[in-house]
Amino acid sequence: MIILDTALLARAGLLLQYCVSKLFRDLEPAGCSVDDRGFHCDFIPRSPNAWLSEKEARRIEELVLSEEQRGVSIDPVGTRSGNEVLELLERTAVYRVGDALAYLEPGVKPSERRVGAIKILNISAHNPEPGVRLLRLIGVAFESGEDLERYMEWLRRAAERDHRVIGQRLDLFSFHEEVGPGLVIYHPKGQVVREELIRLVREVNERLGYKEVYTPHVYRSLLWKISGHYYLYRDKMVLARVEGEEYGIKPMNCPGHILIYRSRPRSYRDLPIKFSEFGTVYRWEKRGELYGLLRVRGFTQDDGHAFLREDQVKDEIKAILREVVNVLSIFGFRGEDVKIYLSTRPEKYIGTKEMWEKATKALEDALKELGVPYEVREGEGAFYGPKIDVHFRDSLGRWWQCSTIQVDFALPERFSLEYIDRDGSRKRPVMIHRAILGSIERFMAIILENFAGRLPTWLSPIQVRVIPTGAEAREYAAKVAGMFRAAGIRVDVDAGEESVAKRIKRAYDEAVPYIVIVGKREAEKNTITVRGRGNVQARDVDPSRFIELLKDEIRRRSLRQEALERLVKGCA
RNA sequence: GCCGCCGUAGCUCAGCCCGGUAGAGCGCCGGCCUUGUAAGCCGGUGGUCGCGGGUUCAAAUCCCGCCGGCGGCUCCA
Repeated sequence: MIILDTALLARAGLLLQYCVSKLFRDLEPAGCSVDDRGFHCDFIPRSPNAWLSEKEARRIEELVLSEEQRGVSIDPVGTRSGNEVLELLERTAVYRVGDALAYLEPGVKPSERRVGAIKILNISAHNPEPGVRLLRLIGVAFESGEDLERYMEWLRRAAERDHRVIGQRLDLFSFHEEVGPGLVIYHPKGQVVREELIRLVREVNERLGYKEVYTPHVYRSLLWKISGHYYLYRDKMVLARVEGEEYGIKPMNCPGHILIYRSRPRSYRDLPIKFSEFGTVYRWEKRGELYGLLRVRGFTQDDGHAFLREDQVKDEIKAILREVVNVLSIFGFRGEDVKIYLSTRPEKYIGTKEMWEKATKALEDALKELGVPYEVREGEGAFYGPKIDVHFRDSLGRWWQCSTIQVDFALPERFSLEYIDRDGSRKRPVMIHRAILGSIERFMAIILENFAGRLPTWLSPIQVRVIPTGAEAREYAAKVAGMFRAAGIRVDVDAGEESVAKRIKRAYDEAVPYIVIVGKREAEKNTITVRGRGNVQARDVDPSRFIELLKDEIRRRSLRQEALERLVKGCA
C-alpha cells in the first residue's frame, strides 16, 4: 500500500479549488479534505447544469501544474466560517490562492513543496445531507511525474487482486446479464471453496450445539407481516403474486427457524434450542450498491438462531464470540486486524425500549466478561435488536464486517414464542441471531483478495497437480495421482503435449499450491519431486510421506505450506 | 436510486477525439518438436463492435434511449 503525503495533497487541493473556480465560474469551491489515500475536493454547483467532464478534468490538471510553475501565491487567511456548506463539511481553514479563496479541513498544513503531478481519479456527486448535492473530485498528487507513475502502477497491481478478476481467472464464478445483476453462478472450483468454508462453519456449529435445518425460499406474505419484515424491510424484498395470493422470497432465515421452535411445546429444560442453516437469502439492493461478490442480491448466510432463557443469553454470546475470533484467526485475521463493535437501537425499530435496554446490557456484559476491547456505535443496530459486529482488516488495509451476533426480544414477541418454566408458567424465550462468516459470498471475496487468489491448501480447489515430464512417465503420474486421490486430496494431472515449463507456469497461474513433477527418474525410484509456491522444491520425496504431511497441513488448515517446509527441513 | 466513466474475438486490450463496413497478445484448433522446472516453433480459427433508435451516401467511431459493469454518494452481510 502506498501512503500519500497529506501536506502535499492539501496544497494540491487548494490549487485545485483555485483552478476550478478560474475555469468554471458556476462551480464554487467548498473545500478539500485529505487522508493518506488522496484528496477529495467538493464544489457547489451554482447552476443546475454546472458539472465537469473527464476532458475538463484533464484541463484542470494542466492548469494546476502551470499555475504551480508560475508560482501562484498560497497564504493562510485564518479560520472562518459563515458558509453553511463549509461548516457542514468542517472545512473552516481559509487560504488565499492567487486572487481567490480556498478552504481546507483544519489541522492540515499545506506543503511548501510544489505539486509536480496531479491526477483527478473520479468525478462524482456527494450528498452530505438530504437536499445538498455537491460535485466531488477525488484524486492524488505527487512531487514528480515518476511518483504518479509509480502510484498508477500500484493501482494496476491492486486491480489484479480484485476478487472479480481472480474469480474469472481461476474459473470460480461468473455473473451473467441474462441472470440479473447481483446474482452469482458458482463454477465447480468456486463451489469447492464454498463447501470448504461451509465445512469449517459446520464444525463450529457442532461445537456450539447448533442443529442444522433446511427451510424454503418462499413464504406467504402473511409470515412476513407477522415478522415485521413486510413493513420494515419491504423495499428490499422480492414479492410475487401467485393465484391471487402474495408470496415473498426470504431476505432472512429467522422466521423459518422460529416456526420450527413453535412446532411443539418447549420446556425450560429444552433450552437453549439452536438451529443453523446455510440459508440463501435474497435482498433487492439498489443497483448502484452492487459490487462483485462483496455486495450481491442473492447470498448464503452461515446463519444460526438460538432460543434461550434470559439467564442463558450472556454465556451464549460469549461462546459465539470466542468461536468468531478463532475462525477469523484461521484466515490470519487477528490482533490489531480485528475490531469489535456494539451497535445500539436505530431510529426504525420494533419492540419496546425496555427490551432494547435489556438486550444491549446482555451484549455489553458478555463483552466485559470476555475482557475484549470494543467500541459502541449508537443507532447502528438491526431493526429487531442490538448487535455485536466483528470487523477485520485485510491485506489491502480495508475493514470488513462479516460476523454478527444480534440479541432479539422482538421476534419472540411477534411470534408469541413460549416455553414452560419450572413453575409451570409460560415464559417468552430470547433469540440470538448469529453469523460467523456472515455471507459466504462476501467472505470468499475477501479471502480471495487477501490471499491474491493463492488460497491456503485446505481451501484450494486443486491441491496438487501432477505433471509428468514426458509420455513415458504418464503411467507413473496416474499412479501417483491415484495415491493422492485415495488420501482425499484434490488432485489432477496435466499430461498435455506442452513443455514442462509451460505446464508449471500454468499451475502457478491457476494458483495450485503443490506441483508434483514425475519423470523417468522418479518412476524408477518410486519418488516424486514436489514444487510449492515461491520456487521452493524438494526432490526424491517418498509419495506416501508427502501425502501424510499434506493431510496434516490440510487438516490443520494451515496458512503456510507446512508439508513442503517439513520436507525441505528434513532434507537439510 | 443519484453523479461520472466504461462495454470491440473465450480473456486482456488497441482502433473512437479527426465517420470510409475491424486489429494485437493470450486462449482454442491443426502440424512440427518428444518434452526435466514460471510461455518451444509454425500455421489456422475466431467479432450481428452490449441492445434499440437517430444523423449521414457511409457509424465500432457522432447523438438519444435502454441493458450491464466500474468509481463515488446513500445504504448494508
